Amino acid sequence: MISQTAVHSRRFVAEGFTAAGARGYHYRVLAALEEFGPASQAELGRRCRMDRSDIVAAVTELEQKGFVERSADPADRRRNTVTITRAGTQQLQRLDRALDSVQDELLAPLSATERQTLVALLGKLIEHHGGAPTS
Amino acid sequence: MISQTAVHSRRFVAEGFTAAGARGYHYRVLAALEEFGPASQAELGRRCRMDRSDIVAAVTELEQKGFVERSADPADRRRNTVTITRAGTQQLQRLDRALDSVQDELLAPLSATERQTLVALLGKLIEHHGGAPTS
DNA sequence: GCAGATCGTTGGCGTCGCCAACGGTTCTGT
DNA sequence: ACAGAACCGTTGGCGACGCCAACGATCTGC
Repeated sequence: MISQTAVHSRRFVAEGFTAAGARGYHYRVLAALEEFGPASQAELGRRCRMDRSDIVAAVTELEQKGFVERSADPADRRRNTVTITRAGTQQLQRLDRALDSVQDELLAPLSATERQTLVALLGKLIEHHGGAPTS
Repeated sequence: MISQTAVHSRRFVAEGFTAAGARGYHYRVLAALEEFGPASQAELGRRCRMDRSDIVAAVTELEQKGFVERSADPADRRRNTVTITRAGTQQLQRLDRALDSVQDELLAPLSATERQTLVALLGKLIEHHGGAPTS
């Protein structure tokens, strides 16, 4: 059952994140900013498949930690342009490293080719169900 | 990323459950009761990998719906013996059917052999990380 | 008999995902 | 030009899930 592995995966990932003082939402926002550049909050919501209200909370927290900057968009006064800072990039790298080690731990019992197969299969599932290509 | 598929899986499963008027906790408890027979709540918690406090809530709800019965254990007055009822077994069958169709939908893009491979790989992961063999 | 473990229960915390409503802004059709 | 639709950020709320702390009652080992 996929749900079963999901549980373990979740647990491991959560561990890695909390160890780095962050949450899944933070990582997603930072990763989206790094990959696609500055964006409005609504745009971030679409990229991260997150609700607008959750984006507000995440961006606020990231802003308080200095990982992100909010600035009014002069071209459209409805929007806030969110930009990742230098510190934000560094934090993202930390989280990426944490995720890597977590992934190693999770996939420990699998050989390299098995991992490849698994990733391919899961990729197929995600793509078929309209998944966004996030890391 | 496993987390990605986890999200979709979760969503699908949740859909199927709420459509049947149940939650994941309910299913797990019913399945454990059907598979291993009546048990105390603490025992259920171990089987389902759930917290005792969550077992309390789940059993209470299942009891209100008539899917389960609480009875004092005469041999140990601390324990409540939880027993699945006829209606509970039927409900479990409904949930199983719902899960099956959900799984079909989720695994739609995969061939039969691919599904087999995926299940095998995930099984390896679960087993390695001390997973309990649930369904 | 007494200390420690176990059981059910209550209450709380945090993450994740979602929805409704608002006031402000921009875009659209006419 | 102007009304209505659509969009944006924000606030507040809800439910599912996972976990922890504490309590009183009960059972166990020594």
